[in-house]
Amino acid sequence: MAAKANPVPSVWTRQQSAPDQPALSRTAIVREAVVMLDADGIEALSMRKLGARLNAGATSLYRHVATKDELMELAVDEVAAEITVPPADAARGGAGWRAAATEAAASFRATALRHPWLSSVLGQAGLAYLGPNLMSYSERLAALFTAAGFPEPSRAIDTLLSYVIGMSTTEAAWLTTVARSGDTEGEFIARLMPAAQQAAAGHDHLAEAYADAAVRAPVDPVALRDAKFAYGLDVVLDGLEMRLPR
Amino acid sequence: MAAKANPVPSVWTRQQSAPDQPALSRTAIVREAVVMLDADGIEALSMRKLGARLNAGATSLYRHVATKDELMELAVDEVAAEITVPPADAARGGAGWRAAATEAAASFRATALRHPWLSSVLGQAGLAYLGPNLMSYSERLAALFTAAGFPEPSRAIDTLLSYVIGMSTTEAAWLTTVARSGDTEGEFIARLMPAAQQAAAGHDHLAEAYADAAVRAPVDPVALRDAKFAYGLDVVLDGLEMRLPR
DNA sequence: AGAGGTTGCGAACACTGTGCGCGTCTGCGT
DNA sequence: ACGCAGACGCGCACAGTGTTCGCAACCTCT
Repeated sequence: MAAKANPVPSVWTRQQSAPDQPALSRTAIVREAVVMLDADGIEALSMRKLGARLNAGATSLYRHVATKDELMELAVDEVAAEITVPPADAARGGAGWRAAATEAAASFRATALRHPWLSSVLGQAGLAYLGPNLMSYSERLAALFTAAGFPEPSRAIDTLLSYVIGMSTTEAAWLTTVARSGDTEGEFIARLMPAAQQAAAGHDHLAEAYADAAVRAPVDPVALRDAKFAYGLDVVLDGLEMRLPR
Repeated sequence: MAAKANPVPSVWTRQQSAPDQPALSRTAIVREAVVMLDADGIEALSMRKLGARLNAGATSLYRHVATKDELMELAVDEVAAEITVPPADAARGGAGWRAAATEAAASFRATALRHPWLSSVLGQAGLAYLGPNLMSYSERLAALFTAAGFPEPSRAIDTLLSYVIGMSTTEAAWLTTVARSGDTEGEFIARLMPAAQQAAAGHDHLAEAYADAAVRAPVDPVALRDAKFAYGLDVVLDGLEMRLPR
């Protein structure tokens, strides 16, 4: 409103505050950091590059963010908002909790694969983040498993999350390696196979497993990974179901 | 090297052999790198510091190791040798496989907690390492689960390993955070609790969980973590047992 | 209009991983 | 016993990193 006041005689000399960018704000910084992380991986993110991307100097970012580690915390909490958890009501029936848990797990995995750097950060800093989105995520999980009837919901959650984190981390790291190679997943497997089989020489079970993978994996690696995740998830859910009082 | 120790280059001051260090070898470098990683964490390891620790210049290391990433691969394989797996015979009976799997899982966890940087590296690079020790580890796992009678041993292994990796990673990251704070685990929890409870305000289930933790955790955090790991492991093993043909 | 606080930025510091070229040392073939 | 090729260690240098500091420009309120 006060911006309408024109201290300069000519309209043309008056730049409308910031014509290109909506200034430099904490949320804008975090959002752009996530974009860069998604695009080029975790080691490609530097404060200078991030600043440049925002038409700003590197050190300007420190007005809104204390340190790079804090920026990473914020980025983690930012993408944590994407993880969905079905409402607790879905679990109250008795059979519904399994579908709900499956859906929650799938959402976590999808998010972790969409932002492969997430696993790296979690591996280094853990889950002690306390960001609002992560908190509300934990809360919804707790509500779901409490409604399902688990006497110790946090135990069940820890178990499920450990499996999902472990699988997603491994998968994300794999996909990062593949992406960095420039090949498609099938090509990369084909190119890696000789080395793997040679390294497995003398290890009978491994050699057999690799021989299996050599013929099955190039067909549809994505479906294979999906199936692997679903298998382990069912195992965990079966085990949890046994703990559910009937 | 002899010239460096002598302030005056002269025939008379020259020492003809270097009795202090057993030269600079790949294995010595890797071994010392592991020591440094264990002591000060992953971000404290630099080529210069490592070189200094070995009475050598930083760039000398590159005669034995192509790059720092390769050094990390070697370090991972080095500590992978510490993970034990019971012999496959232990599983052949029928009931023995469970105890064997539990033992293998415990050994993995113990190694991951002894070398907390391991999880960080795995989170960034995955398991596509192909080092001899990791290969033989996989082989022994495959032998164990094949002997146990699993029709698809790799599926069972992936499931179990995902859980173990996820839990160990989270735990290692937590312990790293604690260690960096300088407090004991109990003190750290006590110091973190107010912030956690405030962040949990409005989240009923979380608040309750934290209230529980506030009274239970300071007693014996180690035993609590052990129990948590054992609980989830039993869940996974129960689920796997259902897949075992009888 | 002046004061006070907020924001952006350039320069600088202490580091990092790593390529290059040079000197030295070692072991082998004669 | 000699000479030489290759391995080895190292100082220098380069490009880049996160972060601090002091200064200038701006916005808002009195």
